Amino acid sequence: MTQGDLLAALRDDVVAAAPMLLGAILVRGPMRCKIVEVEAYRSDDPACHAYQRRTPRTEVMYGPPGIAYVYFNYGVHWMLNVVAHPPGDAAAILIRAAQPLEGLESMRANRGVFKERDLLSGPGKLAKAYGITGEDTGTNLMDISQDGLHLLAPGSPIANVVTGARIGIAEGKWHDVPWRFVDGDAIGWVSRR
DNA sequence: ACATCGATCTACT
DNA sequence: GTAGATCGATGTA
Repeated sequence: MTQGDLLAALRDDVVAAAPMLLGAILVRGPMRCKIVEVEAYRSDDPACHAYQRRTPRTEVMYGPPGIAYVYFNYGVHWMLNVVAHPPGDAAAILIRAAQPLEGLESMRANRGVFKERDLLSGPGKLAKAYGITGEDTGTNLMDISQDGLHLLAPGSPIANVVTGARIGIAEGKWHDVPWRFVDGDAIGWVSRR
């Protein structure tokens, strides 16, 4: 899969593109990790921040695909999302967990914890390990020519994709939508089992 | 202006 | 397994 393939998928359909992010490499400075857990959010779904309202916070979600949308939650945590769908149609993919590959010492320094399994096993943890904040909103994650935060498309799709209900969504119709995608061969690195 | 609510994490039992 | 922390964005007035 090329960068172009992944970008095209992001523009086309957020639910189809989300599992294609599994196995992608998130790069920043010396740090590299393999994405193992993601969730899709679409504008017709109440759990989506861009549901029925366009606000300053979510403005970037209405732009082109492949751009970073970072928001602050619970007064404590930053969350990294990849914008999907064409301009005017808001959608995003939350990066929830990843397996550390390189630059573990930088991640440990940023996180203040040592255990490898605890470095990136949750959306807030991942953002903290990578030093991701609201200032990273707007970064073009698919542009590998820029030196900062970016994504490398996986060589080939993940063989064993496990789907399920998204985490932290209230019970109801939209809770049951299977828009959480996990790399079934990397279960040990996800946020919850 | 002010009250409410989280796409969570950590520490502690 | 679960309570508590913590604060920006949003909704209502």
